[in-house]
Amino acid sequence: MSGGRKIAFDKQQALAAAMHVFWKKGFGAASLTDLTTAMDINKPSLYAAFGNKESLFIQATDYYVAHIANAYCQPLQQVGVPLRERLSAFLMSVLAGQCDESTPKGCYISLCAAETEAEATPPAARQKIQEVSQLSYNMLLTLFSQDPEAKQLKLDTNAAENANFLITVLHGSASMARTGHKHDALAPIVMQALKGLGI
Amino acid sequence: MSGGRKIAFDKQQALAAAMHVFWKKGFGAASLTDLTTAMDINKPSLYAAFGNKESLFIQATDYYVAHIANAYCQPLQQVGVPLRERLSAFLMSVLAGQCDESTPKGCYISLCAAETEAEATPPAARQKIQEVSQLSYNMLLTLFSQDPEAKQLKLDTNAAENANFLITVLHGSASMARTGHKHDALAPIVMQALKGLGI
DNA sequence: TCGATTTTGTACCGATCGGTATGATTGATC
DNA sequence: GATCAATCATACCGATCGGTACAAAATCGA
Repeated sequence: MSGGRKIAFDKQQALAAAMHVFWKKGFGAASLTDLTTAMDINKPSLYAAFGNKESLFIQATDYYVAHIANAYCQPLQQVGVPLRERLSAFLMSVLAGQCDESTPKGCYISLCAAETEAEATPPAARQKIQEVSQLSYNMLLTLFSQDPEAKQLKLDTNAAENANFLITVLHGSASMARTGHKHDALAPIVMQALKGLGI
Repeated sequence: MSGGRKIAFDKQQALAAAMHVFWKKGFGAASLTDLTTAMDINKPSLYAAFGNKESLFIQATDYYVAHIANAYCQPLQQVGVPLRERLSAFLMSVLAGQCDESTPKGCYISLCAAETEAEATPPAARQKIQEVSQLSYNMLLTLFSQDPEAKQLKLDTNAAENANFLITVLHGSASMARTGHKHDALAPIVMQALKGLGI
């Protein structure tokens, strides 16, 4: 209730900085020194505001979904736009994020999910990544199985397979972007994926 | 020259064990405890036989190329087999390796390459991974640009793009396999990639 | 201005990291 | 069987890991 020293940093800003660190290094390789340096706070402040490293990771992941991944999906929601253009805009939107020079290369989720299998990630963090991974799949699955134009193109008969195919290509482009491949080189490759769908 | 105590372990066998650890954890997350336990030797023996962790990693990576990756490429070399079947067999061969229950899930190279960008990997190890990554690309590039049947199918005009497209899909399937997707679910997805090539 | 309360910076905790010094142990040669 | 060389197991090194105790600093209500 009553007074006390005021917090000297913006929590959302600190969370964004933590997200960038996890995006670049994954969970395990991101040290508290990396995090506190990027967030420009001390360890006690970090623990008071975010709990511990695992809890910070979960909050940073939610921040990523809300501020980064969510924006990728906007092109899919647009009404009155042909399916092919919506999918194409979606793919290019994700690719742009993977290759953006102002953020770490590749995909936050793809990187942290791969790390999960090394058995060094604590369970709650693992579950969060798994849960977030499902989001994009579910969205594409719903699209392929319910969108009228998708039904018309018979994309609903193999909805799960089509969704997983796009997800796979995007994981692939994330891996390529991570290792230095440029946006201009990857764009035609990602577009070839639509040919794989038959559209 | 003259006598001395005989080495009590098989170097190739130990190297195979080390490869499995790096395949599962990557370079940074593989601790010396992980390595010595899997290799069933002590730290001094490891350092006497392989130098240090980085040198061991380079030798384990060479072992992976010689014993695992090389086998993936055999289907491409077969003469008298249609290009589409050679490529299909190659893709399925890689996928089988990514999903093999007796080895870590995913792709050794893809995992370690992603880790490289976190700036925690020492330079020689990074260079080795980069060098090995080139191998599969160069092989596919040569195939698309020089194989008579590829030329006939006009795949040589976009040889680099076609090679990178397959590499991208394989990185994607590696990521999917890593996170638990099964071989039977991924097989049709990888096969869709051939449709992306137009064959 | 005076407590009461909260955040801050520093210094520290046990555990683990990659890597090594040191003897005991082994085996081949003479 | 004595000697010598190489490998073995143990115990240790400084540095860093995630996490915390503690006191100084800062802000409130009174």
